[in-house]
Amino acid sequence: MSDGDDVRGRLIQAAGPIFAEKGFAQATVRDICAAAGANVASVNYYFGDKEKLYFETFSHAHRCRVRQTPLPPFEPDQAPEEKLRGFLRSMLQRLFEPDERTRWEHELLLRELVQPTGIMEPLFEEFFRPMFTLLTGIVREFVGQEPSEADVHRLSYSVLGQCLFYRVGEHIVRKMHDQPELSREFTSERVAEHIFEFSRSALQGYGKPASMRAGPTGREADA
Amino acid sequence: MSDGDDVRGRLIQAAGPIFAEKGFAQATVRDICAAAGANVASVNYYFGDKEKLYFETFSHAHRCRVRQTPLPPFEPDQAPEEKLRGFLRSMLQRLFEPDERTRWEHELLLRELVQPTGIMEPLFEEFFRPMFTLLTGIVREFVGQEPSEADVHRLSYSVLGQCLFYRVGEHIVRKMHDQPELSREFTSERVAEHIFEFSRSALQGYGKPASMRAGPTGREADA
DNA sequence: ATTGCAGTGAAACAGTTGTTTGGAACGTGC
DNA sequence: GCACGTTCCAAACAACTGTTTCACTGCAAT
Repeated sequence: MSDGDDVRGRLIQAAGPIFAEKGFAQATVRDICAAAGANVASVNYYFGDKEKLYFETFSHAHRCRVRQTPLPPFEPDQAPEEKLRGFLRSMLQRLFEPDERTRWEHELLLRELVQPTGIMEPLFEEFFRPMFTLLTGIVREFVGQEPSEADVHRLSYSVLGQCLFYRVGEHIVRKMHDQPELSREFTSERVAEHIFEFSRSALQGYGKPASMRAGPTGREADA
Repeated sequence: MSDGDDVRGRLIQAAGPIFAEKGFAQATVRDICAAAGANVASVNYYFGDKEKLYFETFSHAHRCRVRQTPLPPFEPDQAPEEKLRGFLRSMLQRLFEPDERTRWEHELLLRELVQPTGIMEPLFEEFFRPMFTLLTGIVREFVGQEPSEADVHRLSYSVLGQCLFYRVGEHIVRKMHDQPELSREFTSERVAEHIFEFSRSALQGYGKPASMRAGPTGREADA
């Protein structure tokens, strides 16, 4: 609904990328209306005020994402390795979303997660929690022994942090590499594979002291 | 210099936390002047305009940080484990900075790193690069075999991403835990120790296929 | 005492913002 | 034709922004 060429739909479609790029405060209704080819007054006519337009735009993005990318495919009998790999592939694909038309939806959701305006408060459980619960479940499968709740969270944050870095640290990454290398070496697939390898090693080594881990190189930990 | 109770110094001191909290665009010179107990005109009188005040505030923060926390202590003959631990401790201490008077300095630098206004462009090499070079050096020491440049970067991003998560994902962390647990389980020391363990396991397992890890067998390289 | 000048502050200025207004345009049902 | 409600628009509005103006202070040098 509301994707047509009616003004209301056009406003949401125009507002999405602008809110995603500049944030709520920096985006102006004049910019949005100009991009939508609509009059300045139309925002207030159709939505009441700017904040309600933001809310509608946000929940539109949320609904689209839930519908199109429900969650990483999970099979209860899969090995935890494959679950983790699937989770990371899905996550990185979202963060690296190449499709111009839908990228802003991820950006908007992520922006709200990192610097909340408060609009997501009610949707937090629905949007973020399922993804996080899935991750903690995978982590728990990896870590054989009984870890504390705080440990599971820290481990999950470690996995999640690696992923989010490529979005929040985008400017850093872009500055450290020239364009051709960036597009060659930092595709969503390669980064996902890297984070998978990194995290698998870490998770499997969890709880084992340094001297017990690692192979024959025997770089024993002491100084 | 310029920390006294002269108006110029007070303006910088007042502007720091406000810029750090709200960002350049959202912070108003009226707010800053009110906080500094100065007249609205004083910003333009002493700095020319708002942007130059931001620049002065930023480089003040930069200079203070460089002076007070030069870099994690490095000794060339230390074991890579101890270097990594030291690096992470120092990094997390900065991110968790408890001192009200200096916290904004870290926040401002980090904000500029994540969503640059462009002011840091010339200081990027001076501020970020040394820290990153130190990290890549440690990573290289861990990974025995000769890794590609891109691999070293990805590994370093994995370490860095885990740290930055506790700042950019602050709202997430805060939402997932009730207050008392948060302050007990998520101190800078505990988080640093966790990221250290996680990363050490991962780095030592780098390049070894899954089937080969955890056992005292030979080391092969793939891909 | 007078001059010169850096510092101060209340007020005004010009631009941008979200929002409101009053009426024009349009189609629909009588 | 005519009344009616919806949609649209140019203009205006009020609040807020960074910036400027200008008269005034205090004080040191003349």
